[in-house]
Amino acid sequence: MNVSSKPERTRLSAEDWELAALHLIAEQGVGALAVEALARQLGVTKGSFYWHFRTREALLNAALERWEQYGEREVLGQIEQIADPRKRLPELFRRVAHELQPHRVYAALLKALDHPQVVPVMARVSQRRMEFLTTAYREAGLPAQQALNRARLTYAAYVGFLQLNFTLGLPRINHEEFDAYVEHMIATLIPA
Amino acid sequence: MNVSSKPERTRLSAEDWELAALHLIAEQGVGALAVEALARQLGVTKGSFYWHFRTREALLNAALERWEQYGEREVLGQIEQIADPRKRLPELFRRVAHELQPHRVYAALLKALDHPQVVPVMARVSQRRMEFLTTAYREAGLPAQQALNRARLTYAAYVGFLQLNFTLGLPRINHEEFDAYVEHMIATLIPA
DNA sequence: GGCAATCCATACTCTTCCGTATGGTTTCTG
DNA sequence: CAGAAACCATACGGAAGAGTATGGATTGCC
Repeated sequence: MNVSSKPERTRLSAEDWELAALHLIAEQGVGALAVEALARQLGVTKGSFYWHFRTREALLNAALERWEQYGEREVLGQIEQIADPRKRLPELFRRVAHELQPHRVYAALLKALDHPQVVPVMARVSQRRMEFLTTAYREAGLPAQQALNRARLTYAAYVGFLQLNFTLGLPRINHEEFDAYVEHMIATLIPA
Repeated sequence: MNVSSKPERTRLSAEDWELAALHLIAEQGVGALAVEALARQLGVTKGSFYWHFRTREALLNAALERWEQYGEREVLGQIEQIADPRKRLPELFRRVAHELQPHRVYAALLKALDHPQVVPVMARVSQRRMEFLTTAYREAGLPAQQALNRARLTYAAYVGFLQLNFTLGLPRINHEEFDAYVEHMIATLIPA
């Protein structure tokens, strides 16, 4: 039995630290990102950390950049391959709704918008996603101005939902009820 | 010239500390709530604080309770006096949109959902507001299930908007554009 | 196998912040 | 006006966490 459940790599790389940092952020938020805590969790001491990174901020920045670039090809990459623009938005909604796992980091970062390091990252990511939504709404038939506002509304609903049902544990909505909610969203937000 | 701009009250009460705490939370978040910092800001030292409160947690709890009860009579109290149920929702949207000042504490608390003390408060407040929205939608003509989902969607959009345009500084939407967005929300979310 | 680069442990320092102890000062009250 | 209660300052102790210094261990490479 080992302390952590990791398969006991004898030596660590910078990537290992970054991934562990993202994992910890998803679980306990950016505020909980302490180097000694991370080191314990990885089965080493601070001595290791300060070889790979110059400071704690450096680790956070590296982890954020890694997360940003991963999300770029993964989250948006898939969806862009749905040919029919009319099918694209409902499909997007349903997919996002049913894999809330990758959104944990995003939810954690939403709560860390006071840390100056995360603001630019979140600004870029949110901006790109909103632009994606905007063009999707235009392709679905909305005029430019309406498409933009609908994208704002949609993305705000997404962000708010993360906060309310993910972080906060609001009246724990169950599975069927949740599906009904998603379909209600689709019916309300996507033009027929 | 004084250190802070406060009118130099010679002695302080518990209420003074609670109000100062809320102010600080609105400005810099819950994490910045430190007793020595607050004391400096009030022109006294820790000695004063620990006469009024047993601990830092006690201050936070007191401040949260004060905020919760204030919001209860202020935010919801006014709106309930709008007679026509059909006019009520659009009016609510427009009012909320144009006094974002009282929402700063709420936005700050959204980012503090990892602190166990704020979770129950936010759960209660959000729950009450959602119930209010749900009955408003029913009075506007929606059947029960749809009213509930529409309330969820609306409130999520509200919360998300706070995060995106308040905390994060997303493409600084200007005044006219913002009004157009609010009207778009009304047209999209409120049944004709 | 031995040398150099890489990786890590140990043992510090420094800062920040919570909380306590204790005595002083102001204000209220009889 | 005197004593008590309310309020505050100063000076500690202690925990937590960032960063540094330095030497030991491990690995790749010739």
